[in-house]
Amino acid sequence: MRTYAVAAPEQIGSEITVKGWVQSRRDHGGLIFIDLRDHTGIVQLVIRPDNEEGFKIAEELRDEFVISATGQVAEREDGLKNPNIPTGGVEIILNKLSILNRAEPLPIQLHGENISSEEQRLRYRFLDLRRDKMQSMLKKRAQMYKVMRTYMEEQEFTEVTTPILANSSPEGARDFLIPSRLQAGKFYALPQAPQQFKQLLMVGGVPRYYQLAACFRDEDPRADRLYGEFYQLDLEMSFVEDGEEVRSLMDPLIKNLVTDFAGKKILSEEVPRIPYQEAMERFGSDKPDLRFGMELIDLSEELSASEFGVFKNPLTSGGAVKAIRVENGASLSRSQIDKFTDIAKSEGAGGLAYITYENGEVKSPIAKFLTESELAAIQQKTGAQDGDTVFFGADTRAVVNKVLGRLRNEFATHFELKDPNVIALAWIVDFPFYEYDERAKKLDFGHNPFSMPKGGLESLAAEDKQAILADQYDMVMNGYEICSGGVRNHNPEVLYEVFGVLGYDKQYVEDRFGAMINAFKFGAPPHAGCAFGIDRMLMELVGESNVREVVAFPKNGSGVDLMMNSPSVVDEQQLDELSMAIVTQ
RNA sequence: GGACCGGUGGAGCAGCGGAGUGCUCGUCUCCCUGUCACGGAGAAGGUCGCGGGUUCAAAUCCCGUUCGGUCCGCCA
Repeated sequence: MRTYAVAAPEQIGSEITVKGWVQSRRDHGGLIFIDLRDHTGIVQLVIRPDNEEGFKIAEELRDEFVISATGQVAEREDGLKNPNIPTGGVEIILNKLSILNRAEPLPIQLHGENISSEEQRLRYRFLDLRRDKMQSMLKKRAQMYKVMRTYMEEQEFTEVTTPILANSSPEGARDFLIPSRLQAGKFYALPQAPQQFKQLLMVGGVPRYYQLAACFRDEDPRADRLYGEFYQLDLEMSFVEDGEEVRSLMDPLIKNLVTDFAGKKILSEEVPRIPYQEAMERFGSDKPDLRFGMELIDLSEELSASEFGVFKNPLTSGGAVKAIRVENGASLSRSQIDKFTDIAKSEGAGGLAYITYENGEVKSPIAKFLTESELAAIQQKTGAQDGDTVFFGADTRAVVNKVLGRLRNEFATHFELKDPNVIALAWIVDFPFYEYDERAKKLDFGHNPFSMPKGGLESLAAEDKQAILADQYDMVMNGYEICSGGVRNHNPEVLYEVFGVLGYDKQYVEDRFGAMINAFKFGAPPHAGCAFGIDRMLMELVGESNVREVVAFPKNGSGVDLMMNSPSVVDEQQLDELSMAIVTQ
């Protein structure tokens, strides 16, 4: 019978068999120690020369050989115990040792400090996964699935699996296309999300649906965004007309994941609801990190009469001047401020004006352009103290918010205000239904055209289309968007009008969303839902800064699986069957 | 599609115009009966990503290219 490493101390005096990998071998000439590792831990094996056959085998062992070892569990003598490992009080004196499989010298180092590059680790992921950290990540992920499933079942949600071979959707991200063999010339698409299916489930009479759903998007990745495929906790509830019902139902699960599952401190038990507009004004972002303050302060009124061109020009053309107070900002060096200036410029600012308060003096390149009363108003409204620096943004309101929002994050990182043991949650609500697309110079959907405009059909008649709100909400965790949802538009009439505002006719809507519109004609209940990004949430909960660290087999930044060498070329014959040919440019 | 950073024995890093490319880990041979990142003696292993240029001289500077990473665009 096989025994696990972790169980060895309980087996003192008896003969046991352990199987696993050689973590290290220490050959003393007349005595060999082997650290054997299995999924439960490490245990020390001892083999002496009087066991001639076993000793010979032990001399052959190398790192990561797979072995089976049988012997007596013995308590170590005082002074020989190793307090650094759980089984350090015992060792197994071997009677029998056999090699189950050999291992070549490793292409990556599994233990110790020299962790290989991510490229090597992905190429040899099957080795990388043997590391403790990766093992516990896999377990953690499985645990998280269990917590989520348990909660959803308790709340009487039914898990339904929706198709992976789905349809291309014209809105949103780039699709992965699958050529059809039986329907030559036509394509399936992998679902970007089960959005339409879950809404059809509502029409199908499922009161509450959920799924740990695979989603596919062919968009360029980031550190917090996987290439190709990712998982969502996807859910939808029928007979819900107010998004608050969804939000308050999901709060306990997410809070539980933060505290019980991840063992972190939650910033506030009450998860704040922040309207989009307010989030943009206070934090310069629709996904604010609430672990720190440094809110944006509007000085447009105080500086409305300023003759300083940098402030005057935006203010006279409808823009804004806002500021951010950085405590202890006086400690920033000139070159550090230059770095922040570059960041501000990269977000569209012309420069970065600032005032530093130090030793009772005002030190600033711009102070000479401001009046006494303006300076006083700035200090008064920002609450700046000695040692602080106030940074300014002056431009259109949108640019100011974007620039200062980015800087707020950068300052928090610089001054180490992002406590890794704290998780701050928030719901951002009331997204604008339509937004003006500066580049296309036209009105477009802000988020999702299938959510319900707040106020229904009448609201769409509003003069100012940009003031129309969507019943749509995102959950934010420490500055990451981890959930997006909304009350859906289940009314064909309203749906036509939502597109009509942008100049699309009935035919356009029916051509693209015919299946859903058709279903909605036959008694669709009002419904609402949302979807949580599992990978990103797990990343933040375990304190990783790269989402690939919480996935077993991720693709790299170029969409390549370095281990499996996918994507790859296919046979001519396979292409023929699909009525396809590769045309090289 | 764009910007920036990186590629040096099997792995991780140093060297950044001039002597023999150096260190740690690993590998191989030998020694060692209480180690636990064992120790000791020795050895092998490098087109310095690739191509071109500048120079008396290039791992080092320049240009191009490729691969990897971060960010912007993109991600309803």
